Amino acid sequence: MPRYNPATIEPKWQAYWEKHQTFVAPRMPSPGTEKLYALDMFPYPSGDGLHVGHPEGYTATDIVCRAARMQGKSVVHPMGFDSFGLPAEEHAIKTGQHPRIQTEANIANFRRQLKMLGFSYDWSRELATTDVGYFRWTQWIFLQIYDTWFDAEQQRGRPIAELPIPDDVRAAGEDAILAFQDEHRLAHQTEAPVNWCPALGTVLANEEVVGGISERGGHPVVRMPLRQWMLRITAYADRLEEDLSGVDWPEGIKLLQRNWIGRSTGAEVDFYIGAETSGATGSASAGFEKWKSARAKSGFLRKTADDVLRIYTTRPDTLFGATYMVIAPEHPFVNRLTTRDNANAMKAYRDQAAAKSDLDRTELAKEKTGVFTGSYAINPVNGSPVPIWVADYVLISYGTGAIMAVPAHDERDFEFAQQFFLPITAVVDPGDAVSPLERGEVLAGERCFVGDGTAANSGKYDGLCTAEFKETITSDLASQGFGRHAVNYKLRDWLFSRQRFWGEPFPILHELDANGQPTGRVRAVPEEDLPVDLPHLDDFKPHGRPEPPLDKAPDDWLYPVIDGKRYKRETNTMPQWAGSCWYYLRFLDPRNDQVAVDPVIEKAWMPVDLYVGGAEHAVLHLLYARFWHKVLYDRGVVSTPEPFHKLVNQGMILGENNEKMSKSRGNVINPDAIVAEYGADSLRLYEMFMGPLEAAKPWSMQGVNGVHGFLNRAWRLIIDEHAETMQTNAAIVDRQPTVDENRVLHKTIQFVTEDIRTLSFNTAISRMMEFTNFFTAQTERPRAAMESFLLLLSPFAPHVAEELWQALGHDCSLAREPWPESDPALTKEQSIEIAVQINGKVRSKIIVHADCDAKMLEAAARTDERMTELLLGKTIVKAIAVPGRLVNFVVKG
RNA sequence: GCCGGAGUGGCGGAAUUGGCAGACGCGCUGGACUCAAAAUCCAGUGACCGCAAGGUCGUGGAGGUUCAAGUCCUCUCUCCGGUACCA
Repeated sequence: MPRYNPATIEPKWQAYWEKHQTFVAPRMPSPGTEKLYALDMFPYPSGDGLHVGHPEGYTATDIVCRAARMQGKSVVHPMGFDSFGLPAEEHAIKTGQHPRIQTEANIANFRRQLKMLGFSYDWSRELATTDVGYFRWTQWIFLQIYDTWFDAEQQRGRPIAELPIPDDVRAAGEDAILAFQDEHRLAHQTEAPVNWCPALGTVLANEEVVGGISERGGHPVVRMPLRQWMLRITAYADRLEEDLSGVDWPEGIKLLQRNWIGRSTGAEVDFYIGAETSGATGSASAGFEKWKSARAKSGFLRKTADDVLRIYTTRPDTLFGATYMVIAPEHPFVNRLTTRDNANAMKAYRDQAAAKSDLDRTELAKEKTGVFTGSYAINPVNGSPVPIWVADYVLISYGTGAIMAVPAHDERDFEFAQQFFLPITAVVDPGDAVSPLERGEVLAGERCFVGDGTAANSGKYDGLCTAEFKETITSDLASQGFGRHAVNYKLRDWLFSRQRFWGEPFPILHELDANGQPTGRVRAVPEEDLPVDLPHLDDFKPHGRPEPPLDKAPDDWLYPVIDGKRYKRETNTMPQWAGSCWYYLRFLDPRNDQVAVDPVIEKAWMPVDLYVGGAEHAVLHLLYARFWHKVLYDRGVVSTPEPFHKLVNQGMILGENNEKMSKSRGNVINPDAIVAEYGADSLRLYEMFMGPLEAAKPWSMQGVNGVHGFLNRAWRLIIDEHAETMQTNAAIVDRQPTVDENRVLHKTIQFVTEDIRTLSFNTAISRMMEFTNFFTAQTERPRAAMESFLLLLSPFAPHVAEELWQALGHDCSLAREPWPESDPALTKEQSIEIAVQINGKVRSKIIVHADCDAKMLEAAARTDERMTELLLGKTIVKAIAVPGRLVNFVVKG
């Protein structure tokens, strides 16, 4: 009995496609064709296998690709694996087995599942970030970044060899030059805190630390500085922000990225604190006068000096309202500014702050805390002394790590001032922006006002509006050498090293002296020596020191000798983000062992035309990848300033009860089980039918059953289920479609084509259901109409479409059949039904010719039997006739 | 708190961007087929009033603009996602 049986036809067609290499993409787009690069965010191959969320985006791009091939486009549609990651390393620590073994087993499982779903990937391009042949080029790109400095004037990255060396540096000798260059590289080293857990003998990621103790085992964790690699993504902040305007991304995601970059403009201002030895205010006023005249000559200093506290503010117009200052607990001036009586309290406070993670510092700190240093700074605009406090609501990592506090016009400062009874001086008059009562409170320092207004208590500036004041005072400060216009970003430089084994090794060598100590000189591994593979380890257990696990690599790996010099390899590894920053480029030329990607191929296929993935990567992955891409663009490796032209975020698939799917809730749907019961076509179709791609939507088993029923109906439309052998339904006839049949067919073609273009797959499927409903009711179904329908169905449910296509007598795949074209002449209705309203309420319907104009429409409505009845004795005030839509009579009486 | 997104039948969701609200699917009800069930097919299915013809209400809530509002404006409530003292 030839019933619809996905379990037999799906493997059959998957084997067919593989054997005939149906979906292998050309090396270059075929001449004269449009190119389409459709990309899925490649998965991390976890041990749990594919989640139902994965096939959602994957099916969407697959539909687009399959349709595009039939429309004659050159399509590249690859898949791979983002396979570095912590779980494999943890498994390795537990079992002693190399993480590669588990990683490859997981990849094999993912590959099986992906193939089971019938995606039209070009599997010959498959790659994994853990492939040595791949990360060789990840390392190569790192070296490009390492070899680049950012020319702020030209706003672009340039080779380090082109970095101008100032004369004083040049005079200081070669080491000074090298140090100067290293300081300017986009990849540079710094000391940054890590979460060191002595009990586990390893460094933990932020997610692994909860409330100061390790998530695993519950051991204490301390934050300690360690040498790390940073990537200067902040140098590209402006370009990363500006270039968002040119890409076709959801506005929400663009906004998310803009906020993440968080550009703000304001001023840096120096507050005089006196030379280190002179201490607090006593003799300071004399020093202040001296300093003022010195600054008048020198102007604002490029780098901050020891005799001033440099602050950043977005509100230089509130300078007269600064009643205290705050520096971060980690600020280098804390000790020198703390007077003896405050020393104990200060030490306790700093220790406490150091023990807190960034998270604790914000989330738990409902109440503001801080300690007075005992010292004062002098406000450059009026010479008055301002007390300096230390408080952890000021972050060392933003701006200068120091602020002037203006409690009258900043919520946080206001809160702090109330807590510690500090004076509050209003310097912005809100005017009528608030109620008169509130205005009085603001001016009395009893209420905080952060908006714009008019300057008050600000000397000669009184009366200026906020915007004017900002501008005026910033230039005044600049001319006196007290301040300058400044820009800041929330975006931080990218901490690029991890203390892990299972990641890309850095292609960096540290020079050693005769005693085996690092000289501080660093060199890149020569390009021809790439890749730097991971070394053999006997086991993966932590060695108990904060240094990365690679520190216990064998000497022949760890200590290479080049030109007679002994080096120690960099033992940090790259974070998981690294591999996903450029995989879209490698997919275009995955086996090239001469270059990362052939520039001719790159130019032909880039940018990615459609990039689909989860919104969880809306910020970091996309920002990091864009950053790398821009560096590669500046260095001439790629030809486009942006990698991803159109971006779509698929919505989350929730459990049946509208909650997140999770193991602990026990509501996880396994794609293997769905395929076993209903087949891959039903899974694909259901995930597309659930609702709009971008929306979050709950899973429904009955819904899966529903689309499965549709595929069954489509099957019976064409196949005689009751026959002994596979044969077409007797209703299939070889004749021209009638006008009605053609109208249904061509409307279906029109809507499905348009819906695929706009990624409205749910409505496309509805249209195909309407088609089957119509033809199921027909006892004659023209073969040509059925064939067109199968072509429309094939991107969504490719296996069953192929099988039915074959049943209709075709002996090869429909994957390259021309996409059906809708003929507008055939979609036209002869006559249409028009609603006739009285005062906006439908009172009758009339049948008119389809291209009846407004006048004729109104006339037809007036003469309608029911209308004449209803309009009797009423006055028509106005008649509105909209051709093709409705007629509305506005009546009185 | 701030920033996004969304609220439409019993459920998932459609609605030429201002023009007949509820396409399509699920579920439900009735019928056909069957000894029976499943499957399948046919019909119905927003609520309320009515024997019916027909009418009234109806897109989270309250106002407004308009001949006409799910769609535009103002206020407001709820849910989801992101973010967290960025000076």
